[in-house]
Amino acid sequence: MQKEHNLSKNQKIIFDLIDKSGGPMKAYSILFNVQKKGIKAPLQVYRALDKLVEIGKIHKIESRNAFIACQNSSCQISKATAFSICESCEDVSEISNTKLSKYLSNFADESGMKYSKYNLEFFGLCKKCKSK
Amino acid sequence: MQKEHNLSKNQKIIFDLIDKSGGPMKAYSILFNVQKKGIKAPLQVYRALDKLVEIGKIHKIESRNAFIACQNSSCQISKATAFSICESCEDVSEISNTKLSKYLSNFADESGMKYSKYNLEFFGLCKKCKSK
DNA sequence: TTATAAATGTTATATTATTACATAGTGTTA
DNA sequence: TAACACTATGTAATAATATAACATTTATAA
Ligand SMILES: [Zn+2]
Ligand SMILES: [Zn+2]
Ligand SMILES: [Zn+2]
Ligand SMILES: [Zn+2]
Repeated sequence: MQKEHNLSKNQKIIFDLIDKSGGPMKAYSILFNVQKKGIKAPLQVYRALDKLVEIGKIHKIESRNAFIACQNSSCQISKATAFSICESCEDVSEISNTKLSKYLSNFADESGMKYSKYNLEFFGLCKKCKSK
Repeated sequence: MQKEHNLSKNQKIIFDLIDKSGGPMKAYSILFNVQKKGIKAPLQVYRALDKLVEIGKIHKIESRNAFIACQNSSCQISKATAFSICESCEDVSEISNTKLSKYLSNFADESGMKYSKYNLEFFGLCKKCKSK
C-alpha cells in the first residue's frame, strides 16, 4: 500500500490534470491548462511536479521531458520505473511486471555499485501504429 | 563490428572532445570548449551530436541532458543502452552486460508491442562516494 | 504559543534545443 | 564534365525547458 499523502492545493490541481489526461503532459502545457485556476508561473508548476515525483504520484518520462500519472496506484515503485513509448504517436504506458522489476533490482544488487533507483524506457511502435 | 563512419570535420572535433573527457558532457559545455576551433553556434553542436547519436558513437544520458562516448567500441548497441549513474558525483558509466541486454531484448519481444530500442538508467552511489 | 517545516507568489534569469534560411562540400551518374 | 542528390556547414533568431532569489503565507508540531 502506498502511503497516503495529503496533497496541497497546487499539487492537487496539477495531479488531477495529469491524471485525467491519461497520458504524458509537458510542464508548460500543464501551466497553460491551470492558469485559469490561478497558477501563473512555471515555478509553481515545477514545484508541484517535483513533489509529486518525489512521492511517486507521477513519474517523469526523461526522454520526453513529460510527466505521467503513476499507473500502479496500489504499489510503491516510484524508484523503479519502466515505460513503453510509441515513437509514432508518442503514447506512453507504464510497465508493471514483477519479473522485470525483480530482475532489475537483483541486477542492481549484483553490481559493485549500490543502486537505489532505475528508470527504463522502451521505444517502438504501439499496436495501433504498427497496423497502419 | 561497427560500421566505419567517416566523421565530418565538426563531428570529429566534437566526438574527440567528448571521448577524451572520459565522461558525460553537456551541449553548451561542448560549445564553449570548441569555440576556439571555429564552432560558434549551438546548432552546429546539436547537429553533430544528433549524427553521432544516430551512428552510435555517443549516447545521450536522458536524465542529465548530457552526452557520453560509447564505451562499447566493438559492438553495436546504440539502440540498447544501459548506464550506471552516481547521484553524488554524477559519474556515468555504460553497462555492458550480455545477459542484461538479452533479457531486455527478449522482454521487448514478449510484449504486444514491438520494441526497437530501449534505454535503462540506474542511479545510486558509486564505490568512491559510497565509502565517504 | 512558538518554532519549524512546507507551500505559495512573483520576477527575473539560466539552460537546453529548434526553426528558418543561405551556402558549401561530397559523391554519383548521365 | 555537368547535373543531380545528399550531406554538412554557417548564422541569426527564437522556442522550450528549468532554476535562482527573495518575500510571504500556511500547516504541523513541540
Ligand atoms: Zn508508477
Ligand atoms: Zn502509436
Ligand atoms: Zn554504447
Ligand atoms: Zn560518485
